[in-house]
Amino acid sequence: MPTPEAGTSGAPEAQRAAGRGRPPDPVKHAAILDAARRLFFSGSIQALNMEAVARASGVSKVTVYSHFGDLQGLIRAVVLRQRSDMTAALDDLPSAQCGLRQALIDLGCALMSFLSSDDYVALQRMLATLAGKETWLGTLVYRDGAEATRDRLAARLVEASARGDLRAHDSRLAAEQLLGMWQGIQTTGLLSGGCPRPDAEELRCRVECGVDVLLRAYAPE
Amino acid sequence: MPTPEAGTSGAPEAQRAAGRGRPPDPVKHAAILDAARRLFFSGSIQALNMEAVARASGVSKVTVYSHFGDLQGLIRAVVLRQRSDMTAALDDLPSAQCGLRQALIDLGCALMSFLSSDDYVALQRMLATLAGKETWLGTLVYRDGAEATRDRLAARLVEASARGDLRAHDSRLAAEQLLGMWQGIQTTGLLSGGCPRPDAEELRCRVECGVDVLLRAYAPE
DNA sequence: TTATTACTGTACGATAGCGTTTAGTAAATG
DNA sequence: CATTTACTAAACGCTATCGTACAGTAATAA
Repeated sequence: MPTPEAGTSGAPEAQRAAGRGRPPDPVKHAAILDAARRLFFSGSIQALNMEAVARASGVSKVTVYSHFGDLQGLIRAVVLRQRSDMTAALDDLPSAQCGLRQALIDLGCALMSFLSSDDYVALQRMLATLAGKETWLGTLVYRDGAEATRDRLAARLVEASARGDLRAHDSRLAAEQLLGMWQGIQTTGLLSGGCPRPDAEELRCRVECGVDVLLRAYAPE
Repeated sequence: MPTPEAGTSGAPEAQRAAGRGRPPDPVKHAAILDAARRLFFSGSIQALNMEAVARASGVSKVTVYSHFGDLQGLIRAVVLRQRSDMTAALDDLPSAQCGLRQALIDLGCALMSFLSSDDYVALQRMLATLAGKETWLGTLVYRDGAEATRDRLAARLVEASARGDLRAHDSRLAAEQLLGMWQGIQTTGLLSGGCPRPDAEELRCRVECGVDVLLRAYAPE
């Protein structure tokens, strides 16, 4: 299973070396992808089918096929696009430096509001649904999402540790613990539809308490 | 949305007041449910369809319909059965009393090995897939699963707090933090197929480190 | 202009799955 | 016995969706 280019919004077809005839219309390409994304995230994966996509994007069905090959290719493209949006959002996480505690809290709040968003939840549901069929998609998103976030957080903890704000510790583990405390059982609940989306207040509280537990547990001796 | 009896393996049909004619065969009922469960957990939800269930359980398709009404009813029955298995497993969690730390570790190990099991992961995937269609299923499993576990764990923390082993704290929050630390980003990874199933060693380490962080953070002053 | 490619709209073939029907057999009660 | 209900096997109708074919139009390069 080669992760094909592991790249951008992905036009597996429609890249005819920019040669002779009429060039493919990038506007249509985007319209299809957008419509697919909308349908994809507007409920179940059932909602995403070729005819509906064609209708919603104001494009002929044949065009959809010629741009994305088949349904699987379209789904792949949607997931990859969502993944790149996601990594972009994670890159935009705040990196203020006004004290370790506040920095962690800011980061946690931004992250948790992202993790509670409908888009993220929908993406996770899709991956859960696709797991077993297109494993590499899940792997990809997991690496660029959860693992990358953990490692980025871990890097901050290492810095803090070097500054003497924290005792020596396994920072990847600690980062994961912090992420876990922030999420608690909420991610599970959101995913299965068992619990409602928390408000900002609730999130802030979770984040602060998690940070405080971590800081106390890893406080320099 | 009345959660119908919220009960056992559920025979919505096939309960004709035990009257006149030939009685329904409970063996077939169980066979259908088992086959459905097998198919349900052997990959995607796609694998669970009426014809396959009938074939796999060695029963006529009509019998499946007469026992479970329709496909939705069958899915419901399977999820409810899995839920009752799950709550049973959670009831069997160890409750040894040889010190708070060891008790938490034992509980954590048992719980994590359950949360990493194929059955649990498959169930979560199903709920994620069904979310938006049969919300109440997700709610049910979430209440009896995650929330119940959190509350049970919280009860132990309250006891420990009363004994003076921990400082005063919000025990539900603390329980959730501990659960979160145990899981880290692993549950996410397992669900999306992004990370492999961890071995017992790995789990034990996670559990112990989580317990230690919690005990240190909430240590009596 | 001509060749080439993109796009449209409609229609088609194929498959899969749901749920029902029918005709007949099997097991229970009165 | 007769009646009632459960079960089987095969077939049917229905709908949804995938993916393709065809005939025609639009845009671009040589």
